Amino acid sequence: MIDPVLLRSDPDRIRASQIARGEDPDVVDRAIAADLLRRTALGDFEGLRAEQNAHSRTVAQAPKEEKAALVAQAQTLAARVKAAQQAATDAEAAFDAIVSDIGNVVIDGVPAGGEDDWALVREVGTPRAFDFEPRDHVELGELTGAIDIPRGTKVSGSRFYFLRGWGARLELALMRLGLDTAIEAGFEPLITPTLVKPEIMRGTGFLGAHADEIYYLPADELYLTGTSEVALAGYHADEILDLSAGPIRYAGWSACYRREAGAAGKDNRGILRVHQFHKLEMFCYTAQEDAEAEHLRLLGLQERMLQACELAYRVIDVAAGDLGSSAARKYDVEAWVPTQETYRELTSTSNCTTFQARRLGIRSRGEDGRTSPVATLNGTLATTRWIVAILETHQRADGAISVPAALAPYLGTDVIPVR
RNA sequence: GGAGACGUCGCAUAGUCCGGUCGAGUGCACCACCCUGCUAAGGUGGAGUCCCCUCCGGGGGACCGAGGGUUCAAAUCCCUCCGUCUCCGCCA
Repeated sequence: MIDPVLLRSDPDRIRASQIARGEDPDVVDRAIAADLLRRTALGDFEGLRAEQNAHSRTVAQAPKEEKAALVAQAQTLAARVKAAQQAATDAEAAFDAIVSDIGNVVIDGVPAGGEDDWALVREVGTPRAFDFEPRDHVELGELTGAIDIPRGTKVSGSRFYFLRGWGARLELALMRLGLDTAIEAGFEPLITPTLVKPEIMRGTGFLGAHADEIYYLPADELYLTGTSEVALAGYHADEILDLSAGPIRYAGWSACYRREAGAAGKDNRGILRVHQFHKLEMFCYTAQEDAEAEHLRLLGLQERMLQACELAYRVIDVAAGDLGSSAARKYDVEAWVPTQETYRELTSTSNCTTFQARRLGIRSRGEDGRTSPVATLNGTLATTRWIVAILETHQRADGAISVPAALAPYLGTDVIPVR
């Protein structure tokens, strides 16, 4: 949720943000009108309620013989209060509905436009040149016995897979490398629930336009999370945090579930786009003024991981229209995937400023003793998808895989052999 | 799965049977000041969260697990849900 005060103090900023996102700027005017209506209705109700409370005290103290008359008066007043309360509740709901349509206010400098309008921040490393025809990760996964897609499909359907042998160990090695990187950087490990309640899912902003991406278990009214970000954001819901010692940082480790409903026919081959995978996710709660510095810090940790895996990559500043409703800025780190001859997203880091925290009721106390919403940030440190780039980048002519030096101790081998 | 008890202001509790004087008492912890040469003890006062209005002095509203209902009036009565605990049963 955006800051409702901003509607009155600086509506132009919200309009500009909406335009950058390619969304309707007029929603701002509708929100302002609804806000006015809401406050008027609230004022009416509260005035009447004050009257009723005062009258109620009179009734309570009145001698018996006067009570009947006073109660009769109170009855008509009660009816008016009830009507006014209903009007206020309705106006509040109308306001909420409109405001919840407004995406987070984009940070200055974020490129305007849609999916293809990202800005390049930097390219690091050189895509590997091959003196043989490189195999794709599906083929390499078969040769090494690391990935078993046919059986994944047999057991669970399309976009499912088994990681097996060195494949399973590679995923764990990646996660362990990521975890140690995170711990060293001051993150506390957290293994999170992957089923969450509707209010938590809604609070993180995932039940908006892309709600059809999420698995839902109606029998239990629970959602399967597509990222541990959901549980990590919900972890401190309705709490007042002490950030006096600096940001609170977690590294969440969980399975992630995605329906990929909008991706029919896209990335069908291999494990690039799957319904279930594992992810190590960084999540930070910071004071509002520290958020942008923290964001760059998360990006730096992600790049360190890519470098440790000896992958060529680029960093992009994702355009406003491709941010999702909660993010005010998002950087993707994309690794070169040789057989696709392009960069593919391996990590993503978002600064959600106070947008999530407002919905989830997460605040901190400032030096003046007042509470204000915190900023939340998240960023990937490792996922199953990295296996794609690692296998393809470090393959040998025979199909074996040279293991990057940083990963080898975790994996327990320098080479993943052909089976 | 069955039976029962409970959920109150940071923590612990009173209030609920018999609705109004209860947004709510007490203890501990907390903050400020006073006092005691230090410490301990004592005294006085303060303190929650959210929202609305403001001539920025303040005024008003909401919140007793959540949501409904009854009533002029609900922490208190009724219903639903959630959670915790105890006992029994069943299963990993």
